[in-house]
Amino acid sequence: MSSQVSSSDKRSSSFELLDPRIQRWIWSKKWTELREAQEQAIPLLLDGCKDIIIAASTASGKTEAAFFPILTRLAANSDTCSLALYISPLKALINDQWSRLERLSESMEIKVTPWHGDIAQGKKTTFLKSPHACLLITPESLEAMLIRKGHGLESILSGLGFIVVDELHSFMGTERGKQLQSLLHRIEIVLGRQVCRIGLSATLGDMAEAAEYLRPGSGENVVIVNSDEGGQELLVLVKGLLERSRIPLSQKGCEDSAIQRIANDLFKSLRGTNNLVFPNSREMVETLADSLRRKCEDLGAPNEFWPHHGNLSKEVREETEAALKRADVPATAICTNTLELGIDIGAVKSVAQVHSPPSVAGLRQRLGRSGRNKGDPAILRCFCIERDLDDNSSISSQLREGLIQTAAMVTLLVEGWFEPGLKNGIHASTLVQQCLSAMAQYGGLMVGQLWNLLCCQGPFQALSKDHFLSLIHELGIREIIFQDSTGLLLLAPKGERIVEHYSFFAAFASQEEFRIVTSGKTLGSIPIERPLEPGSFLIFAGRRWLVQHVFIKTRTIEVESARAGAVPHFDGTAGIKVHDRVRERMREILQTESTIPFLDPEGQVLLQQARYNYHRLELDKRWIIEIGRDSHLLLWKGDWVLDTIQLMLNSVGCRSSVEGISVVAVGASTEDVLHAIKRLLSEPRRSASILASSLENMSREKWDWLLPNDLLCANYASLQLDIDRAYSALSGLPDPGRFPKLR
DNA sequence: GACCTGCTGCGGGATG
Repeated sequence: MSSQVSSSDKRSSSFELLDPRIQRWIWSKKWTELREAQEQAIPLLLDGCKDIIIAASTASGKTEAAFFPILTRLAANSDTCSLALYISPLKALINDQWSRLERLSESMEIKVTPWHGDIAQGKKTTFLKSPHACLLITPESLEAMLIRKGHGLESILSGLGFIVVDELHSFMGTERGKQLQSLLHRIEIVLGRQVCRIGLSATLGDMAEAAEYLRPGSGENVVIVNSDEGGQELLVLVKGLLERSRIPLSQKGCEDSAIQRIANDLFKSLRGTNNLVFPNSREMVETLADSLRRKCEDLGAPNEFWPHHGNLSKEVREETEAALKRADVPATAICTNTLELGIDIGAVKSVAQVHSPPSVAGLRQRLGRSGRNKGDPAILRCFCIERDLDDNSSISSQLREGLIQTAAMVTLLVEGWFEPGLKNGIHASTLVQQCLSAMAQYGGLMVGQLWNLLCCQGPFQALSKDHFLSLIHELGIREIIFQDSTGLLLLAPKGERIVEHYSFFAAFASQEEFRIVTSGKTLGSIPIERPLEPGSFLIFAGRRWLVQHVFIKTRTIEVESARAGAVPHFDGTAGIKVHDRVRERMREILQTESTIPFLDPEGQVLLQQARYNYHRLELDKRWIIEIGRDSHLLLWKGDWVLDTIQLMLNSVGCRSSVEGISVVAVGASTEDVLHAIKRLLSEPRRSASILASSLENMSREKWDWLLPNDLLCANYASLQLDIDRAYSALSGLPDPGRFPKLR
């Protein structure tokens, strides 16, 4: 267990411990007291080298809790504490924090230097000349520094006293998060000592897990500063919308009218205030932004609705952010999770969620943007579209999956539960990057040195030595690296070209895209797989356009204003997986008669239907239903378990697929499925790697194409499957033999 | 039906 700081000594003299110039700054702000997280963190960080996680709600002063004591220590300027690194997942966040810290540190003769791809070379050079400062940097720029500065690194970072990781949750379990762990480890190896690590976040599901992420192998020594100060009142309304159209000529047309009802509702309830609307896709952002803007135009009123997503250019996004920050006119952003993290957008009155939230943690993060003024409640409106039922409706539709999932997530949110981070996979793709990067940093390494640096004592401990050696062998065969006569591993010309290109620094893959341009201004980009013909219409950045020219060579599409338009398709990638706990809660909601007070009348009707169908299908007693020629397994488990069970059934010849909340065994009777499960449980346990090897599209991440096949399978299994829970789910199932067929 | 993030060094030309 991690140690917890007692908050009993609230009258501590943390303030007195700070540098007098920081005290004056606090007075000038007219703050009457320090926030709870600050009171607790200040003495810990002034005291010495302890790793700390500061977990506190949004807008509760986490950044200051870290930087008041850090700046105090830097002002004392000792040999091993003259530099602090602040690592952020977003450039926009670095820019925000820079302007905040700049004002604070101005009087202290401590430079605050932002360092990312948009920062001029000159600023970086100035920092390198005298690295007594706070350096605000992205993981990618830090990667570049390790590669480019190589042996000079030790002198640049010799005074490093603190590493602050902001939005810690956003790194955990991801490619980028594994890269960051590796970078921190490599820095400590260069310095020959540990550096105090500080993680900041508002939505950590599991503190012990976050501690273990921050300091792998010694999570139990990380001090947790967990402040629940600022818990705000929450007002929730979940609206159910029944799509009444009985002529489903096109599924899209069906969806449109429910979306129009949502647009009408949003227009009425959000106009005149600042809000965020989260539909779950960029396409839906464009659809709603276009529809809401036109409603404003129809009234002859100024537009209040602005789009924001990852394919829009920086300029267009900044327009939206500026509209939100303006005090004189109201603005609502229709956005994806680009506005989920803490970019400064001022106070927002309410948050709307269209369709189920991606996760409870994501919903919490989104809601954290609302009610930021003291005393204001956070307001959440959710919109769930459900279809009319007929004889062909899926079990997911009959059980109103979207509405029930949203209700389940809201109840978990209220209880303060979030999903824990993703499980700790092998991350072999990121290991490829780190191997090549380390060879570039040191000029060359012996196999044993590389193994020790990254795997044996490093962040890739989930990898076996056999897999590591097979990877090195594979990289050799592909002429990415070679071994010289002394045994030293070196980059081959092909490997050097990879490492020298700037696209190497990011651990995650990205696709090529067409830029969309109008009168010299870049609006954003769309995937290259779907170039548009001249003369076609487009809805983009919330407006309507006619395509004028397509320049293949420069990958540019020129557009001009138009009256018609169609929303482009953006290629989605991996779906978001639902956690076990959410599915369990969904079942509890369906099984009981407890009231769900935050559902509107239409939602209540849909809930009654779902509960009726749950009992009609006898799902309180049975976990398998034969419908037509197929069998449906309802196990109330998360997607990792369902995906694994699907592969397990396939492996014994019982062809199946995951459809919403059920695993469907196609063309199989209950007896067939029972037989398959019996066989799975009686035979030696299958390994997740072997199960994965039946898949053809395992390549997901940036460097997967360089992995030997056995490692690719093991890697996929470690990230996407959960064999232990799948086996325990199957072995705990009661014998369904006594239930008759339903139809 | 399905999100997001990030990126060096150098050379050429304009400007002060």
